[in-house]
Amino acid sequence: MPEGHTIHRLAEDVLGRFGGRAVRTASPQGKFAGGAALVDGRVLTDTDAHGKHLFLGFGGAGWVHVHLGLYGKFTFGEGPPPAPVGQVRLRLAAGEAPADVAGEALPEVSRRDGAGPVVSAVTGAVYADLRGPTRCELITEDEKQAVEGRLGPDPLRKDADAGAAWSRVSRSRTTVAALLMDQKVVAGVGNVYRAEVLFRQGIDPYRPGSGLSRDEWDGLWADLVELMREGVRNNRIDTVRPQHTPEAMGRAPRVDDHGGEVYVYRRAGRPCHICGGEVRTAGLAARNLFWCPRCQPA
DNA sequence: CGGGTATGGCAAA
DNA sequence: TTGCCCTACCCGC
Repeated sequence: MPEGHTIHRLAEDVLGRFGGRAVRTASPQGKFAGGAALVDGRVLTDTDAHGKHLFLGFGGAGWVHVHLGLYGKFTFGEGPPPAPVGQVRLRLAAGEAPADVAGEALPEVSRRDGAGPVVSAVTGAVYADLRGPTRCELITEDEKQAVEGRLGPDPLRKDADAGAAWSRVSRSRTTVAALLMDQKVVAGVGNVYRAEVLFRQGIDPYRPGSGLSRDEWDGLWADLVELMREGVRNNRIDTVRPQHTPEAMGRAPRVDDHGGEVYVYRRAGRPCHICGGEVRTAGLAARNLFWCPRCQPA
């Protein structure tokens, strides 16, 4: 589910399936019917991801801006699309262009370097359904830039300026736990990566940003880059080091709907994989924070 | 089947 | 800070 790694993976997967092709778009329940009609039959020329924001580019027609929020989800299918199940906000389906845009020259498909599967390999009918997003809207290039302008650097983007994040963190008395979740400071980190990166770096979540050393911040950032890249690759969040996997430790694997192996997230009251102490939880800004006091001393 | 919870974010108070 | 958005899944009954 949706932290930044999910969004970057979706940008790759949607481009891989639909990039360079005329895409039929629909919003069966009408919640995005206007926007869907405006891009229907156009070629998906590009996708982009910044933090938790996904952008689907339709050449000059603009970008479909998607934010999954807490519940939003894309599901992909092969073959002719079936009747939509439930509230489908946006359906993408490969198919023929409608008559009014069929004669237009196809725009060139731009690709981010090295990202995603090969477009031309896609031959069969495919579709994707989007349910439950907090945001799904058709926007202009300027509006896209405005959205991105409000976001901090994204550890998954090559153009990320980690120094910009540090300049905000180092001047703030807010806790590092809150700063990591602030999308204006760092874009793409959610509750799982926050808890896990602070644990891995041995940093007390309640320390103020201004109390961190540059080395500590650089360590956090580098770890986020590594963890989140792995997240894109696996399409899930795994954060335990090789020596702490269930196999290495002879412990039962984590069993829940998240799948990935983690140190502290949603492990309140259970023993820390490293020190054996009790993992703690507390509310912080309407979210649950998890940490190990012994491994993350004040 | 109902209640609780969730990897998010916004507006209102 | 709270409520709301709105979907899926888990658990207990």
